[in-house]
Amino acid sequence: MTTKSRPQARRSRATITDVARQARVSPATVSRVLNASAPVSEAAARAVRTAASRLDFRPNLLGRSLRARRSANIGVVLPTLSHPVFAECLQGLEAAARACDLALMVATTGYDSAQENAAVELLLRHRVDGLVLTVADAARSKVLDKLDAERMPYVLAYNQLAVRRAQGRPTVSVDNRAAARQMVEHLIGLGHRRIAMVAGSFRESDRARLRHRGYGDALAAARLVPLPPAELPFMADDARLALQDLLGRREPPTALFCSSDQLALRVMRDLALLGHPVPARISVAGFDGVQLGTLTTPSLTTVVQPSTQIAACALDLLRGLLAGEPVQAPALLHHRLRLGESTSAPMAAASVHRRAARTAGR
Amino acid sequence: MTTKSRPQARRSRATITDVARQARVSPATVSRVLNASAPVSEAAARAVRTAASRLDFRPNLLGRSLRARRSANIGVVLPTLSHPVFAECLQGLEAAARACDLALMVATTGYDSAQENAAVELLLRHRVDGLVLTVADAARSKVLDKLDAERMPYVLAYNQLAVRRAQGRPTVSVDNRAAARQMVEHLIGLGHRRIAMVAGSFRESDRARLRHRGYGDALAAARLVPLPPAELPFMADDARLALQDLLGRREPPTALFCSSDQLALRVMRDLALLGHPVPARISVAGFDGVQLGTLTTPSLTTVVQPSTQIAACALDLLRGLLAGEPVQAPALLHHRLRLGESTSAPMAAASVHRRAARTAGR
DNA sequence: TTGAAAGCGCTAACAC
DNA sequence: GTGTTAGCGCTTTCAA
Repeated sequence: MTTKSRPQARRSRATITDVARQARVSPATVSRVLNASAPVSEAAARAVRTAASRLDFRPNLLGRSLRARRSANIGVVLPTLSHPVFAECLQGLEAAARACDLALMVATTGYDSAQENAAVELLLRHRVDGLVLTVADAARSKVLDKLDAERMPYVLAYNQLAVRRAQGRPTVSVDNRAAARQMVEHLIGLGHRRIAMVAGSFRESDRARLRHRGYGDALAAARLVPLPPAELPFMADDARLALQDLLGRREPPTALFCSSDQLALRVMRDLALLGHPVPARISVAGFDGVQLGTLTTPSLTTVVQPSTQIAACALDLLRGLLAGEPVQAPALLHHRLRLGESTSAPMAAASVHRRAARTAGR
Repeated sequence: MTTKSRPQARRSRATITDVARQARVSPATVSRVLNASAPVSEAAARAVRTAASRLDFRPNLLGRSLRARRSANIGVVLPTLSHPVFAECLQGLEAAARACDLALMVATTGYDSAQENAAVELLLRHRVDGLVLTVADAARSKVLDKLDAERMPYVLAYNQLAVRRAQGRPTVSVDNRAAARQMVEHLIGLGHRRIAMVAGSFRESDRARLRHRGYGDALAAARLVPLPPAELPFMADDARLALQDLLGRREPPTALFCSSDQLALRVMRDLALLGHPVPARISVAGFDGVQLGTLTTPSLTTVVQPSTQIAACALDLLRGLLAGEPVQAPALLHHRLRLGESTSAPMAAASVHRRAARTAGR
């Protein structure tokens, strides 16, 4: 049937030229059909499509990208995937990206700015069209300065910049400060007066700092005194030392507000190990709203960030930038509190103390 | 200083030709220096390097990939990132990949074979050099057949194939059957006689089936009768119906072996909601060893899979394949049991029943 | 509506 | 050691 089909020696993949030959049109026409980039006669289009499917044609996106100067490939830079909130975000990005035929190239940085740089550099070499990233500290990020200088489109997820500093940097986040304030106000509403904050290194995360501000706002509004925060290094698995320090004080806190759910869950575990029941002896609240907070006992009281929505919105904004739309104002998405069993009124503490004392004499 | 530097109109990125011109050598020599692909005189090398750094040269990997027919880009296909075991795996892959300057393109499939196909197709269009993937069911995966047919290198992670069916498919996993057996033997050793398995849809996961076999092995060896398993759909958030069914039987199980940690954690939560204390009334064991299992109260008894090592090993094998090495035999990595507080002897149930009865009369 | 031709940035074969 | 040449697969003028 086929006229003089070549020996098909090593069965290499068909190219656009092969399809063109088979369809008896020019490569240009094939390209036009496949990309719908220009009107083509119905006859030619049909011929191209049958030829393409007969040959199992798979466009080589490297060729296209090189020529067209766009790769249909988005870079994603996140601190870590061990933290479920970022894993959820990536999951959301992937779904949104694949819905519009974009590929995702991912890199993680461990909250380290040198690695942020290396990660971005790798992605840029691969000529991603744009980036979605969460950096440790957006306000003083060298990486963002570089991207700005090169006019490389990007959107920040989770990072939130002060309006003055936003400077045309598109961000998608919740209002960290307001959300933190609301959570701490909830604790105050429960009757807590001595509330301490537990955070990863503040240097590591601008979000932790904003949340600390919100914590301060809530206390100030209630004329309460902030306690010195406990800082836990990012990778430390054991929070017990920091907690013992916190709880050994003369007037120990009755509630802990943690800057992330992961931290909060670790704190809850280590409090249990130290013999401090949650929430009876001490209340614990988190921030993120990861699904796993609903699986623990007690379940975690937390601020829910809409991660999937943050991801979808970030990708949307980025696509806008790629299409040449102007930079949008920072997007603030709605958070909500999820009240779990890890928080209660502090009065419970007293009664538990009594109960514990009674039981101790068994 | 510079001689006749061009007007730098739109400040487009420097290419290898620019570097060559500036260094007064040929593009080929620049390439040789940058890739160390052939010996070059010290003088020329120096000239190239200074020119490259002066021009802020960033190699365009699209050009290289197109020409060299390798993209330094690995595709990763996973069922979901909401399940921490896969997020951890991806984290491990990313670290290993970046250590050797490989980029990672990720896609998730939601355990759906149509999506597996779409994901792989996208990655192949981008001309990834190879793939690391976890498929729902390796033995009857169309995607793997396709990859085989096209001689596209890949390594399976977590999937485990029967030796007969392995057919030169490289896999990295634990011995799921033996591990499950060991866990169930542990439960039996604690004194449990009625042990049920809880799994995601068996159709969805070959691993779940292997683990069920191991469960059967342990029971058979102890001359115990397997109970009908409970199957929970992948996305269902509420296990209560299935659990009520399980526990409403005449002789309800005293221990549940779950096919994944995520499932186990949900089961534990829902048991709590149903008023069945774990482990006092019923023991629960999981499979995966995700870090979050250590954060719950009670902490989760589980089989720990070495996810980071699985990732590193998978990437290693894949690099071997890319280098032309022959396919390795399936790699079985060591698992270990992590004994948490979610399992105990069944006798505890009786005493708790009594205690509960006493307390009920307060 | 279509084809011819040029070239995106890079590397590999070959000559010197 | 080094430069010249050709071309990876694709898109995009430009002319017909």
